[in-house]
Amino acid sequence: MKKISDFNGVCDTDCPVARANDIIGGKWTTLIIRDLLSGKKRYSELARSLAGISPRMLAARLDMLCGAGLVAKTVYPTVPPKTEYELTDAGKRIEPVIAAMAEFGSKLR
Amino acid sequence: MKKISDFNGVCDTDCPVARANDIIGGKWTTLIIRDLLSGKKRYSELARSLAGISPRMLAARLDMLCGAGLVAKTVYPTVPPKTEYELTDAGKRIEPVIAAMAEFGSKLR
DNA sequence: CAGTATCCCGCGAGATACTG
DNA sequence: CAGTATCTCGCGGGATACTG
Repeated sequence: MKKISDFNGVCDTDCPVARANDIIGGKWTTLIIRDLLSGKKRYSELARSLAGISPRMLAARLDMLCGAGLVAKTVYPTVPPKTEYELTDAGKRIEPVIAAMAEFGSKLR
Repeated sequence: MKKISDFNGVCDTDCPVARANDIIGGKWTTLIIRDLLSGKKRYSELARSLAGISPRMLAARLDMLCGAGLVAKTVYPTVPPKTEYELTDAGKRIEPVIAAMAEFGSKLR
């Protein structure tokens, strides 16, 4: 088990915590990941679950996550169209982060 | 052990993940917490470790964390002045989040 | 259904100078 | 040393309308 102090100190260029924050730091990213943790989801399912997100934002974050290799997108060229998003193996490594955040957040007054 | 799926679903009003994100979602917050995890720190120590942060930002984030009850501030009315910041018990509950982020971030290409 | 296309706005954040 | 005081700005993000 890695000690937290292993990650302490100056980290201007490449701190693991900073890099993680660059990915999941956005307003919606963690919520999208949370939704995808329970399995493959369609665009409209995510839009419904993430009440309040604009289509533009949802598309942008999903695009970023795909680009980072954390989410995979499958497009079915049917009419009407259907796309599905799911976490890649790399993306599933975010689960402990979300779980820890949920645990912390639930204890917040 | 809580299952991650317990945190899934619509969460417009009060999702634990969203609440945690509101706290640690900022650009510098996680890095400040990371530094404080190894113990009490002075303002200037933090400023040095967090290379690039402006005094205004550092003060603002520390103030927010104090307001949230996650960080405690001690001022020694000496000349020159000396202040120390440390995590409260509530603040220490963020450690698992930072640890998970570090773990995830270190595996990111 | 699954997005784009536009337009717009506020706030997070940076830079610099100054002070108790 | 430990901060404020100003000024500035980019971009994350929101709203709405439209389309393959």
